[in-house]
Amino acid sequence: MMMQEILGPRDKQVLEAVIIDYIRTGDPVGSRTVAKKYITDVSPATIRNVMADLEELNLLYRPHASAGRVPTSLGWRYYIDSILTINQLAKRDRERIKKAYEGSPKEIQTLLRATSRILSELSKQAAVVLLPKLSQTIFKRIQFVRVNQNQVLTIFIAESGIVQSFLVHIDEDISQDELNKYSRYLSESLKGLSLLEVKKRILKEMEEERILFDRLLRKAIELSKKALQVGLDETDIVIEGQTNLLNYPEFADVQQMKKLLATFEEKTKIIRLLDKCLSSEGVHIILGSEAEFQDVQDMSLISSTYSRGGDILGALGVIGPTRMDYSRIIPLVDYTAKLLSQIFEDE
Amino acid sequence: MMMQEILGPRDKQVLEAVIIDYIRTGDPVGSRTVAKKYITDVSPATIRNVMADLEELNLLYRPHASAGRVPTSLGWRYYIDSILTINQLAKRDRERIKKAYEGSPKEIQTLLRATSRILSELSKQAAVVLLPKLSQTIFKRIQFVRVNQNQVLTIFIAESGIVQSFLVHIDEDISQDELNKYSRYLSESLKGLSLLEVKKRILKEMEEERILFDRLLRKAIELSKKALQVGLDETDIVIEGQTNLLNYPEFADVQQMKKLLATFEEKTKIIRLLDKCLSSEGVHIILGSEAEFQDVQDMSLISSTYSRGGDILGALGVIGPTRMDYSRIIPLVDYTAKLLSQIFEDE
DNA sequence: TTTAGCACTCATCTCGATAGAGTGCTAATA
DNA sequence: TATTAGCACTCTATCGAGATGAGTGCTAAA
Repeated sequence: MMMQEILGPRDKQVLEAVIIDYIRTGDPVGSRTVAKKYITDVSPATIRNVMADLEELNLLYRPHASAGRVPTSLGWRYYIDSILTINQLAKRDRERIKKAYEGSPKEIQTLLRATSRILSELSKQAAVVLLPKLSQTIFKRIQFVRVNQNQVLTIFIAESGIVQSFLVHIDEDISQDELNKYSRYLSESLKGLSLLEVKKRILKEMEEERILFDRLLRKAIELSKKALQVGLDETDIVIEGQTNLLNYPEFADVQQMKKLLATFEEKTKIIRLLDKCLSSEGVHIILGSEAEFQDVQDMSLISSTYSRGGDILGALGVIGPTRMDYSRIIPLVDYTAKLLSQIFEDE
Repeated sequence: MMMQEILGPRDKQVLEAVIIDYIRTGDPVGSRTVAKKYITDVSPATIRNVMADLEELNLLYRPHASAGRVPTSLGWRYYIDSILTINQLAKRDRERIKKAYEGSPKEIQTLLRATSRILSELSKQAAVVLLPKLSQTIFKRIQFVRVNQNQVLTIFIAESGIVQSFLVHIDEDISQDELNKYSRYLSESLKGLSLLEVKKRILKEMEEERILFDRLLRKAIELSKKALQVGLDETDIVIEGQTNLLNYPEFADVQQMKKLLATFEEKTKIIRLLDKCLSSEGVHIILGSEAEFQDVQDMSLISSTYSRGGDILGALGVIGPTRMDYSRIIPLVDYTAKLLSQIFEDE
């Protein structure tokens, strides 16, 4: 972006002042306010001139003629990329996050739920955590447990310790002993592959060598094929603290509120959004006004990834109004993601 | 209640008319409306007299002097108990419910989720489904699956086909073969007991015969004790369609809306409410104004139980504004509960 | 017992006036 | 040349007065 060269230090100061005040109040901010609270050594008139420039650059705009200025999405983007300095997360917050993890057991589901809870609590906004994609996890072991004559519980255990289970229907009764044999065979022959590869392998084997198979193999493979059908596609997501958002005056309007909640109810959109974040490490910021989820205007997503041994497992983040305190939320998301990764590493 | 004797047929007619119109519109209903739309053979003045009587009996009240009448909680109760005639659920609805179950597999979690979905969809309100209490389920089999050196997945399988699993942490590494032995031993010796009894038994055995135990038994019992600690207390509940309620004008006020959502977020209250319903079969109706969950005024709960072989497994219901169409919702809840029970029976 | 008529109450809607916040422009100033 | 003071202007939000209308209770007549 060229913009850096164009804006002088005063322009930056004013833009920052407008944004900071707007974050605090949510109201358009006028020249008087800026001159009084942020840049006391010049008069409102001077500020006005600067503001007029910023408006021309499409960094600020006015809702109506006699209102103050509000940042545009370009304004937000510029602020985030070129003005905002990110401090370390406050020690108090760091310790609260650590504490949140201490009590809970190291099961993935519980861990991620704890994450979303602490994120939404500290950010006072909605937290989202994307669970590791099943299809990408590395297969370690499979276990079949007979429930009754036509139901078998299938458990996948991943290298990373992630456990996922599904109930599978079968037509023919199979004893637990036999199931154990299947488990052992499959676990050994498929170890180390990703679930996606596992699925491919199974399909291939079934096609090609159909005749050669003994009964045991055929059964085992059929069973795990069924299990994979059930569980592989769905990406899971945990969302918490939506109601935090209702405290923001921008959603005070009932219509807005309904839209907002409807968006959260339809999780696929948010999943798609977070999916993008999965492609690279580090903190991503997506402004609602810029892209994707425009149904709910003036929402933004701050997200990062958590990983284990260099492999990205999933993503986590905070969704809130575009006017949120980035200087607090960015370190929060960043720190949480890193801590969570570390916990996985330690296992 | 004495009330039946006191009210004449015209009183009943008027009360019913007021309630029906109020259900439709949500606005206080005046004498003119009743005379025009429901009881056309008398004049508004007559209706007014009757209404005045009903107001004296505390069955109706006026929000303010020049508004129409609105039913009181006593009025609702009287209407539900003594006036309302419950028809069979419309054939169309019955078929839609049946269809909703057809596709899905017969796993309990999925089944109950499908239930809440179809309930909230047809009622256009919030649906709640209380999952069977773990402590009351009859133990059938236990299975341990080694995840890694300090995690074991424990799976309880109940007589009813309900499957529940938890991750348990252990200090000492145990091989899968050994775990299988434990599973077999415990499954055989504890079969047929309720989980609560299982827990008691385990505690007792550990206390009394500590010295006699061989290593295998001790381990097994320790493990299942740990598993029971994790999973036994939490009662699970599925709530769906809260946002349906936001369409009702009574919650158009932002304050009300927040309260409503906060109530749903804190699930324990709703669990306690449904717990009551578990004590006896059949449809229960709890008016918010009468009791318990007064935080959100003018909400009501219509619930029933689902069971298998005479044992009540759990409860399901619909939460909506008190002003809801009971003549539709009651058969809906009733039918769904019976159908769900039947599905469990068939297994 | 029912009804018509009437006076009365009260919430809600409309409309205009007013206040206030904020701007842009111009001319004066450093 | 950059800054500032002053001023006219625009637009929104708010408040109160008055009109509207729905609904009632009461009284007297049918």
